Amino acid sequence: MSNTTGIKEVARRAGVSIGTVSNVLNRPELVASSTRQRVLDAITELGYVRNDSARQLRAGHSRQIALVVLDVTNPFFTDVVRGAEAAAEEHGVMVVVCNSGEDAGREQRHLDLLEEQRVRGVLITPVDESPNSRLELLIQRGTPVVLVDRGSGRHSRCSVAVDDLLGGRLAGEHLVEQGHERITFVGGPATVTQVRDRHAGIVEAVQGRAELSVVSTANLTVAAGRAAAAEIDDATAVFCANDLVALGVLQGLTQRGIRVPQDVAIVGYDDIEFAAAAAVPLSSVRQPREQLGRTATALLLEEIEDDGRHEHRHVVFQPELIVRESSGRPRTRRPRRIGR
Amino acid sequence: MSNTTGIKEVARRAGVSIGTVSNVLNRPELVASSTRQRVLDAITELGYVRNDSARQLRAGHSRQIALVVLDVTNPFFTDVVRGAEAAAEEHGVMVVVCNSGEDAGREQRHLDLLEEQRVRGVLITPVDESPNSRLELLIQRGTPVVLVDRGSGRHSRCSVAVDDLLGGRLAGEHLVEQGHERITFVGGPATVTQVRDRHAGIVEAVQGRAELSVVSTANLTVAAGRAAAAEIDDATAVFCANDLVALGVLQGLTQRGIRVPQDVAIVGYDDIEFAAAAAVPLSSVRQPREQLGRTATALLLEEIEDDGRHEHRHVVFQPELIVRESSGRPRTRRPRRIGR
DNA sequence: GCCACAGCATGAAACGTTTCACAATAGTGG
DNA sequence: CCACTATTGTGAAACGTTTCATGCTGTGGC
Repeated sequence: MSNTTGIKEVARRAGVSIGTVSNVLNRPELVASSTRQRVLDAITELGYVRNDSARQLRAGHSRQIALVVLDVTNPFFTDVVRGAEAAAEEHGVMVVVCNSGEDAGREQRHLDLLEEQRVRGVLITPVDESPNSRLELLIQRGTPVVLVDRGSGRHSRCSVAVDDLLGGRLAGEHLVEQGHERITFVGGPATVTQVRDRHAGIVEAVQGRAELSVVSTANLTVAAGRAAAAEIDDATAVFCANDLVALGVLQGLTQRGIRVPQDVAIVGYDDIEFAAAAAVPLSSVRQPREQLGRTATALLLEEIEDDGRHEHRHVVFQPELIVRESSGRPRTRRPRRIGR
Repeated sequence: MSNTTGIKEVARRAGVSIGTVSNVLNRPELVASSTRQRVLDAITELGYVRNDSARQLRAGHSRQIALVVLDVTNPFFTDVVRGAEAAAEEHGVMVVVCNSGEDAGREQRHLDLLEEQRVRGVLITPVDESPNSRLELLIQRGTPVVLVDRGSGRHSRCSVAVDDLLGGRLAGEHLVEQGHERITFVGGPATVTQVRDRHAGIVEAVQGRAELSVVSTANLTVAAGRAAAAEIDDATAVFCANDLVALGVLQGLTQRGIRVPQDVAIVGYDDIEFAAAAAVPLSSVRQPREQLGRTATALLLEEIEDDGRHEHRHVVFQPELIVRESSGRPRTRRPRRIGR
């Protein structure tokens, strides 16, 4: 809190005016090099640090963009964060990450604060997608917003998403091809579009070629999956709305002594890193996670650029099914003692 | 960007002075309730949003604290984030999360920005712990800093850490008790104190009662663990510096046809959620991850409070060994067909 | 010797708050 | 009716920048 040195001190020390110091900082080419050097010296000697509040106040807006994620704890989102950071960095913009934790109240508070801070723009996966008045207000008042992983028919904003219907279909077709006739879909709540779409996708793919049942979960976490595993019954394959859920199901089934994939196949969704790293590597519908973050950021920066007129765009990525052991032909194991 | 309404507009609309509006906002009890209501109405009608830059400029500092993590992608850190957020929320403070991604340059840039923003305080797990001049400067200029998961002998700051020596010892004793005689430690780089301490801990515990070898990794990721698995040789147990590495090793070994725990036992470190969720649930040395974040935040807020005089404290938590299948007695499996 | 002009530097206004000393009004007790 | 206090409201200063119109110098062309 001792930071008491402003541009004014620097100016005095260098024997120049305030305006000159500002010029050294912002348009150094306008300042004679000797003067510039004197100012620069003064700056380091005094340990001067620019005051961003004052800058922003003058500028009318900050130089950051925000990314509001549903759950920092979900590796899917942390990968999105990485993508967004990478893209932002290329433009010299900083990303501040906010975690709503699937709590509408927290989301609201974050948005309040972000608006007070006059962030340049917001990337967000909203907690609920029903007419979200807070978010709507933000947009209406002029803050660029890009929806992440939420297809939006609305034309009032850009969005980046993955075709979840197709994803579900891919999983369904794969399982049917593998000869499964009794499949269970695990996920919830159904209020989440992703869950609905992925389910719809598999329904469409299966089309009478297999029986499809549903085990509904309260959220998309490992714990929920573990709990759901107890209810899985009379199925030879499970399609989970999420890799976290899939990992939970895998664990739950294993604990029941049910072998994966010999007894039951599992297909997850997202293809988070831990899917491949599971001891029974998980088949999963891959979403281009980093790409999602990158593109969303690019769209946002574009909108910020186009200040006035801007054509909102909706980018939809195609998911890709990654088949691994959990749903592939059981591979031959050659157990052997470690060491040669 | 259309946000053109300031306190001034509100004042005009409500027919009061600027000062009164400010009072309504900050000390409503000083304003007669009728006036207050009029102002409040004007605020909602105009969609007025406070300008935080101006506020901060006046106040001299922001109202946020920052948490700079090494790797948002590591579930260990996301849990720390959650803890910090919870503690901060209780105090009405917002946490902004910054990701250094183990890149000193990015860390530096984040700190620069944070200082320009006059953050109230910083929680950080620094990339390198050598005399970090940037961080030192920050502290010296008066920003409270708490080191997270980095024991610091220094008395110039608070710190929160876990006793890694003990953690390593716990793992070592457990493995020796289980009768293992050839143990491999997997982790790196050795420049990271955590890695060194955990290794030192197991060395101490094993003390001639078993052979100890080391497979060194470039970093602490799943990929690194997977690669390391190829080099594990002639061991009956593996102790990994990290759960991510442990998961990688687990996967690598399984792919080589080596069974866990029958052929080789594995113990990880951190006890991230995915450790328990692995199909062979991972034994792991548990760190109180959320607690770490909570306590660090509490310490920071305390220091901010104590503005002038403040006694720096160093909190050290005790880790706890969680034994699961990966290193327990192989449990009996009862394979059976799903469905009854 | 004068003018025009480039190259630098200056000073003041403005950004939107908060704060604080003070003014205005009304109520109270003597 | 006065002196006081309590209760509300006011206006201006200050926070640290950026920006812009303006001022000052010295140089080269005529």
